[in-house]
Amino acid sequence: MIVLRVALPLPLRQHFDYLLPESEPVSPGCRVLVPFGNRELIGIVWQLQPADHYPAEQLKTVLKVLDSAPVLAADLRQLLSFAADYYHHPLGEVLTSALPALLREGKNADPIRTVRYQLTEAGRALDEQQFKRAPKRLALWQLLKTAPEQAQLSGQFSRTDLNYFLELQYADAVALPYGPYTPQPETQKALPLNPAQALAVSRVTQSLGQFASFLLDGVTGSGKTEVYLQSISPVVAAGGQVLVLVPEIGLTPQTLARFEQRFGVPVGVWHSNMTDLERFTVWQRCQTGDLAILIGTRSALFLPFLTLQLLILDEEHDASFKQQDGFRYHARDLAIKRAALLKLPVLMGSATPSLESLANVQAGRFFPLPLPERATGQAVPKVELVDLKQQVMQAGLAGLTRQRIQQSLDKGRQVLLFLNRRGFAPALICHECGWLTECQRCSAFMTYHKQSRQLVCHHCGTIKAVPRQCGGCGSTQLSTVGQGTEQLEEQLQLLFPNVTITRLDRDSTRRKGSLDQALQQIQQGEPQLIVGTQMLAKGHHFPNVALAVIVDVDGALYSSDFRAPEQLAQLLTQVAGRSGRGVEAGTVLLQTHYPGHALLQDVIQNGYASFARSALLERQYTQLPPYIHLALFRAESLQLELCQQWLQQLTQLLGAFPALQLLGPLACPMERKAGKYRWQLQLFCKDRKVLHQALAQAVATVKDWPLSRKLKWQLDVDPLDLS
DNA sequence: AGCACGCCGACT
DNA sequence: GTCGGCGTGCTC
Repeated sequence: MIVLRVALPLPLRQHFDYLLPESEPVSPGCRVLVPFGNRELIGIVWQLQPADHYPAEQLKTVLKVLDSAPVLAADLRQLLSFAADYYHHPLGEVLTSALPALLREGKNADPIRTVRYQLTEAGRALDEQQFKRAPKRLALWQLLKTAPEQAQLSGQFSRTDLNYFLELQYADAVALPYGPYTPQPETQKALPLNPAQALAVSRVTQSLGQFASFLLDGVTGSGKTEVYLQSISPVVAAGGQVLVLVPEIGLTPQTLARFEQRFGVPVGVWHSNMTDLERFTVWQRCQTGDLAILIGTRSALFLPFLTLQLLILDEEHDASFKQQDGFRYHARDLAIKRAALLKLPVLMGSATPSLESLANVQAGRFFPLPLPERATGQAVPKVELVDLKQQVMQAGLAGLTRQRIQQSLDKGRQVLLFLNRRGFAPALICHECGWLTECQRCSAFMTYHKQSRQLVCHHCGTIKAVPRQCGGCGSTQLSTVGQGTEQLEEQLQLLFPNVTITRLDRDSTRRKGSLDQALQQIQQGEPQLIVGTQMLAKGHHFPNVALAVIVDVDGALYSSDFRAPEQLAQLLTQVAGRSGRGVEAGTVLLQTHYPGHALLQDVIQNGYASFARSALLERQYTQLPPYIHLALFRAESLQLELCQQWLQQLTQLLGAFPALQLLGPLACPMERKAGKYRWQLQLFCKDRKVLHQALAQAVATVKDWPLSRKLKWQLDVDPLDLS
């Protein structure tokens, strides 16, 4: 009998050992079904014959070996094991987060035979004339003729068209196993590169086959995408695989189409809206080498690849690369680790690099690849401040702003209005007594949504009917406070009655396909106003936008979060990049009550790079990340005292590490969320090793405290926001 | 996490 | 008299 150490999908920081009959071969990374208490679990074989295992006579026996080959190959196991240590998260949960749901549930992982289609003799003998009035059939026929390996039933053509060929025996269904894709000659000409782009491409491609980290630092329109494409080119020409990580809302159908058209090799996507079966199929196509390029969000980092040779991370500064619950990993940092383990280059790009990455450049860990110019040679957008003090406001806009909007519309251009607050108004207030619509379960106000006639808490999801009377004094004089996108849209329509207004936020794009529809309408270029939140600032190309307005920058100017200035500077620069991509230079208007604010002045006059330099110096003086390492423990409970008591005990425990600076226990910026109190303890340390020793010991101790079961606690290593 | 065991309060 | 509340312990 062999002893196996098995990682189980449990939030427990311990391993479990099992017996395996010698007759059943198994290797690390395979799934096994094991008895656990009075239930059965699917676990991952982590180690054969561990040196110190549980008393042999108390070991149970594996019920079933589910795989003949590992579902987690050695390179991924190494990455995940590193991640579990670094983020101090239970290994079993880390491993399961890297497997598609169907494999977690025990589905057979053997490469399924996939049905593809090919033309018969008769089918090949057809000619174009035949399809004169059937362009879709023609397209399918041509696809079957030239690239049958792409002709799977995807969105590209309909089942009916395919059936036409099958029924007349012009085509056969062939069962083929997935396997490495066939490299294709590039179908589109590469664009000519400017010297900076050319240097970037050659640096990256010369590093293929070895570990190197590159920071591609270029303003919007400087041609980052072309650098990505030309760096990918030699890899897919030689049959290698490329992983492209993008932020959550940066993955558009256009991105996918661009890659597919350029290389003519199989490109897959990976994001949170896919079904379990879609994900499983992509997982297999990656593993077997069937996909050449995979474009995906955060968790695509854990996909298995046969011959991964290049890793690209676009918009590396984007916060959506950090998982915000459960296993709180940062995909950028783990991407670098994966590249190091596999000895391949990682190319990170951004117009507004994170201060972390810039510090890594300073320290010589990242190689900088600056792209100084706009590749198209067009002018850099002009950024102007609009002083709101003593202005007559309409629709939340100053006179000058309204005037500029009208001018742009008159010229037949589009105007983008950015307001990072959805709903009609962030609260309702009683005119008589000042009572506000507070959420009963959160330390937050409930947002008034006019269209749906609801009060919605954006933090816990509580929905209430809009009250007719004040909850304090019974007055019916309720009015709105502040402005959200819904209100901005309504008021703009009054100011500009004949203009189309498109609103892009979570509410207006909730229905499937409505986002694409709105984007398409914008692409057509008709003059219009585009109102939106976050999603406006990221990734989309709006060729006819000449003016962008940031309706309210003041909220971010005096935030207590030390990262707020960085995020604001990134937002300003990103929004600026959305305007004036066409023929003429665009303009960005920032509405503020503090036009003299140093941060605004610096970003506007000297650009993001200059801001970043001074922000880094400030972080150095004030001893904040990236010059010091940060971790935080958070405690959540219905009872405030439990949170405080638990964190107090933790503070005492961590007192044994004099190199740590502790801040807290203190209330989280949002002290109550969904009915629970939330408190935290922040840990700062110059020496990452010491910090991790302390974290490891704290976690090991805390897990046995009786108090720990009475509340929810979590550890966030390298937290991005302290909320 | 999930599940069993166990010991106290209000009900068919 | 039971049903079920959730505190506590355990899972190789």
